[in-house]
Amino acid sequence: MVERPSLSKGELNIARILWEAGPATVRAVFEACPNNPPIDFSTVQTYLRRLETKGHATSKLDGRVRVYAARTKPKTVIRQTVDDLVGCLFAGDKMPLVRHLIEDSSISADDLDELQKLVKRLAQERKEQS
Amino acid sequence: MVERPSLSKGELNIARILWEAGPATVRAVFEACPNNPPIDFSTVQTYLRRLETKGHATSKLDGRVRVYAARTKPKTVIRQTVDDLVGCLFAGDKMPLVRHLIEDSSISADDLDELQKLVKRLAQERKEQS
DNA sequence: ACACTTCAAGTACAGATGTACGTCACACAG
DNA sequence: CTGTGTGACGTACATCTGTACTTGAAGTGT
Repeated sequence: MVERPSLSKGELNIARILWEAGPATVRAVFEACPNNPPIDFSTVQTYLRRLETKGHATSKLDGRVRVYAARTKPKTVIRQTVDDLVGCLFAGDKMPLVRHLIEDSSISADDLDELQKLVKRLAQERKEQS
Repeated sequence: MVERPSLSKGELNIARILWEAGPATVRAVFEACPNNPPIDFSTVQTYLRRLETKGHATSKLDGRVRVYAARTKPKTVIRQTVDDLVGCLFAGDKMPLVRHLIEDSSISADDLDELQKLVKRLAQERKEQS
């Protein structure tokens, strides 16, 4: 369980793209960036370098290009980041965030549907387990 | 709809305390801070000042002490902050966060129960509305 | 009236972050 | 073999953040 420094917004964006893409060159990540707002190639490069510095990615030169690969799993980083936010915003209690997401933020009918199934399934599993 | 700069983690913590406490002096906010890790009185002061600079709080001198009051509603800030995070972490799609919260992050039986009711109620409301 | 406490207000300052430029090496088109 | 594009790598730099000290005024106990 190595403690890794947490990621900033910009870094998270790049990390996410890297997770989605799998091992990728700077260019590949750069191309996968939405150009809204436009971002510079070398900015992406910097972010990837910092991700590596922070232990969240590795890289190796493949011929002339450097290929980056994620080193931490999305789940881990997501958990840490979300916990962090929940800490700041709700003093650590997750339920308010859940409520916000399904009540205040407009949720589509489909998503609500899926959610209902998910909750039902979880409740079922709980029952069986006890 | 004034665009206000988003808040950092430290600022969010203080903002939350200010929301909970209602108009409060620096000292009141300071006392309401968990002392883990310990934080300095003047650090709280600085955060409050920054909150005001960013337009999220107002203050006035009441005799010799300055009283701060939130100027933005929790809901607004929460929405913005969460949207922001969802943007970075899930490219704007909220459902993965919801799933994370109820699947990957351990949710208590009680909360699951409450959630189930909430979802049911929402689904019901939807039906009636259409 | 003097020491002590409490604040406001200004200032400080290192580290993180967002964003990018410059330089140099290599590779391919002509 | 020379110009043009691409990339690595180092560097830059303003701003934001976290954290706090300092100074000076104002109030309080004795």
